[in-house]
This record gives sequence, structure tokens and C-alpha cells, in this order.
Amino acid sequence: MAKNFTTREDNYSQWYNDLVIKADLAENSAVRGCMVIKPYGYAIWEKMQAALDKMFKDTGHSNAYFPLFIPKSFFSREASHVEGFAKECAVVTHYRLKASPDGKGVVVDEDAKLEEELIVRPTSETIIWDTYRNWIQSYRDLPILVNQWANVVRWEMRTRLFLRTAEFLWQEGHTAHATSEEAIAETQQMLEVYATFAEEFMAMPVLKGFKSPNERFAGAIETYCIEALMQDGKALQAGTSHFLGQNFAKAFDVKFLSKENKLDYVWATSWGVSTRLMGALVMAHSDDNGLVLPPKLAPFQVVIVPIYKKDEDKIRITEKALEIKKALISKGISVKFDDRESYTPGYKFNEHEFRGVPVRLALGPRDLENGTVEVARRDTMEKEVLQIQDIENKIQHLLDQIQDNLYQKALTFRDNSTHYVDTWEEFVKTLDEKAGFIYAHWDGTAETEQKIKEETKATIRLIPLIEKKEDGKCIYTGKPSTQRVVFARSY
RNA sequence: CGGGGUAUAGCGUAGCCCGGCUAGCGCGCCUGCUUUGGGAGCAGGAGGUCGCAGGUUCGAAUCCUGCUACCCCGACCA
Repeated sequence: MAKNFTTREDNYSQWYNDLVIKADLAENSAVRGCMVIKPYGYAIWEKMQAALDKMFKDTGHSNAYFPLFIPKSFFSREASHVEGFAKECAVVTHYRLKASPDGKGVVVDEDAKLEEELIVRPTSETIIWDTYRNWIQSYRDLPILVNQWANVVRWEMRTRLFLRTAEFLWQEGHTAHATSEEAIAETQQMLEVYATFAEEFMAMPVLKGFKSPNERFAGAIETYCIEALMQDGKALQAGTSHFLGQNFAKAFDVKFLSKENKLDYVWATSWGVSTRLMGALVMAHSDDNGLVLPPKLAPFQVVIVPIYKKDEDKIRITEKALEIKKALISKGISVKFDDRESYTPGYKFNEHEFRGVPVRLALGPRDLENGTVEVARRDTMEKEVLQIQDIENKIQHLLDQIQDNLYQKALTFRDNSTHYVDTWEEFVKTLDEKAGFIYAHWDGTAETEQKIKEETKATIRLIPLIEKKEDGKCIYTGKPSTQRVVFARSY
């Protein structure tokens, strides 16, 4: 059991905050709402990036980079887009400082006022579509399949490490297509990519669906999303993919000539996931002993801790440990040999457990005698002693098992936290007593959705993609409905 | 941005009501010796603008005012 560490039952949000800081993932910075992502946390993000980036490339996308700053006028071009983001934009108004009159520090030089103010991007649709205008003349220029890895700024009132910060890292894909069908297919394809990533790499099951008009991205025709369930029964939006129709093409006058020599507006998509996934990852698997990482995203999959008393043991154990390390590396397993001398084995055990290293090997004099090694897995906290012989294959198998077990555990949890309700009383009761995803009928109006939100804080997380048509009555108004939607309280 | 709370060494805290501090303790840190199969022990040592700025007072960590940051609850949101 970790020292001075809040348990989930005791205070879930405190548990999360403590975990992020004590597992060395991130910390608050001197700038309000902005975090410092520490090396260990960033290493996990890099693993996520690498996996996603490969999936983007495999589906034909290329990376590019667009400016951090966006001319203010660009924003006003697409009406609902401005409306959605205006309240949380950081604005650059000047380009120079000068020594302050009292000689203490610097002040903004009022003479250096920008002719047109610049917005720090909260998302890049506008600058990108302004650019695409010059890239696109005919159907031969399409599709454009571009992604960018970048930071964005949304001036949030209340922030939490990874889950909501004023500045965050993400990727945003922006594609341009000749037809509506192709753009919709792209939107759905990227949703699948996100779902696959969440399930295969993060070991986190997700629901796929699309948003109600209320929850839709500002400027989109349709917003698709994946939603995951956290251990406290709250939902977390883990990724979004938007079909933007011709909204941005019209706003930025991006037209192309078709094969038939007809001029038409270009069809668009955009899609993104952010460092918020780090928060999702923490909350999906971790326990009261600290972080639990799926092997596919762990900075180190295996840590080897040597145990010795005498110097001669140390030499022999180090030699054997390095041998094991080499064998594991030959199988593509990432290994850290923790030979720090200033910490005891017990200390190291606790530290690596807290940081979520999937597998720990402990190697001492007894093991040398017997040709064995002690293997401890983080997900179940089980220990066993194995023959060193063929250890690389055994560990590889174990890592696969851990990855799978984490997914199954999360899936079982989600299944047990998914409820079907048909009456308002049941709905309110389930929300308060069980939380989780609630499938219920809704009359399809924004008013009803808003009322439900006001009364219960629950929102429609998504309208399931796989349409199971089922006649029913709206839990709030009793009006007819043809399909259940998913409600939950959310992050 | 509204309501509440907190701010003392790297971290966690005592002291604050009732001013007298040369600011105490635990963890961590440094040095040495002994240790090492689940957060080692002993000895010695370093480390503080008491969040910031004013004010009251012979004297302020302590009382007053303003500001800032963080936490919790709302509104907003990935």
C-alpha cells in the first residue's frame, strides 16, 4: 500500500490528482491552468503519439504544421464556430514590450499594437481552410489528408491535470474531399481508428456514436465520438471526429472543378484526440497502489531489480540481469535495469508499482543458485518464481496477458455499469446510486435534453452508431422515441 | 466568473483565537558507518523573504486591508 495516498473509495478526484503528481506524470506550472508534463508522463504520451501516428499514416494521412496564431477575422467567417469558441480564446494584441517607467520590469509597449489581433488557436479549422483555398483547384487536388500534432489553447475556468487544461497537446486531422459520401466515410474511418487505438493500446473499451445537436462541435454537421467509462462511473469523451459538410469551404470560399467541369464547394472533416487521453488512461486502470499501465503504452514494460548483500553477488547478479535484459530486448520488450545503489529493493518495488510498470523481475542470490527469477505483474499484484530458461518468451506472453486482462477488466466493469431504464424515477435513482452509462429513450428535442441536464447533470453522451431500433417513450416527456441513447454524468 | 476554504524548508504539517519566535516536528536531502528477498538503522549536518504588497504596533507567522495562487462547490467546456 502506498504511503500518503488517497484511495479511490475515500475520494476519487483526490485520488486522481495525487496519482498524476506522485506517479510523476505532470504537475501544475507557474502559469494558471497550464501543466508541465514530466518526462515519465511525456514518455507515455510519446507512445500514444507513435501508435496513432502510424495508424494515421497507414490510412493515407500526412503530417503538416500550421501557425499557432490565427487572424481574428478568420474566426468570424463561420458563424457557429465563432460562437462556440469566442468565450475561451487567448488574444495577442501587441508585439513588443518596453522597460516600465518606474524602471522595475517591463510593460506592454502601447505603440506596438497589432493592426489585426491574433487568436491563439483553440483549433485550426479556420487557418487551415484559408490555406486549403490555395491548394485546391480541381478534383485532381483532392482528397487532402493532413494531420498536425500541435498545442492549442482554450481559456478554461476550471482546470485539472490532463483532463482539462488551458493549453493542451493534441493532433487534429483536417481533410478535404470531392464528395459528401467520401468525407462521411473519412469521418467514420477515423472514429474507427480512435476506437481501435483506445481498445488495443489503451486497453480501454469505448462506445461509438454521434453527438446530439447540443453537444456537436461548433461548425460541424455531425460529430462522432468515442466515450469511455471511468472507474467512478462518469463518462469521458476520448475522441471526436467531425463531418463538417461544406461549412468551412463556404466560409473560406474553397471550390473545386469536378470531372464534369462543374464548380462546387469542398467537403471537409476534422478529428482529434488530446492529452486528455492520459487522464483517461490513468482513470481506466489504476488502483489504490498507484498507476497501472497497459504494456503497449508503458515507458518500460519490465523493470529488473537486483538483490544482493555481498559485492561478489552484485557482480554475478548484474551479469545475469544484463543477460536477461538483452534477451528481452531481442523480443522488442522495453526494459529498465534498476541498479541504483542508494535505494533498497523494497523501495524500488514500491516505486515501480506506483509508476505502473507492468512487470517486475527480482533477481537475487537464491535465484542464481536455482536458475530462477521472481516475476511480479502489476495488474493483479501476483508473484511467481520462473526458470530463467526461455524467459523472454514467457515475459512476452505475460505482457500480452496483462494487456488483455486490463481490457477485459475494464470491459466487465463497463458492462456492470451499463443500465437500461424506462422511467424517470428509475433514471434518477440509477444515476445517483449506480452511475455509469444509462440507455434510455429520448424524444429527440434539445429542450428535453437541456431539462434533463439541468435536473440531473446527466447529458446525452452519444447516440449509438449501431442503431437498434426500438419503440419506446421518452423518459422525461413520455413522447414516442425510436431508439435508446446513452446518458451519463461526464468529465 | 460567483460562493466557501487554504497558503509556514523540496513535500506534509505545529504554532495563529490570546502579538514576545532565536519558528518546532515528520518525510525527503547531504556526510560517514552498518545494511539490502516489500518503503533500512544509527550518528552528524544543510536547508525558511512564514504566498506577495501595504498598514497597525516598541515588537507581526500571529491583528487589519488589498492582491496572487491552489483546492472544493456552481456556470462553461475536450
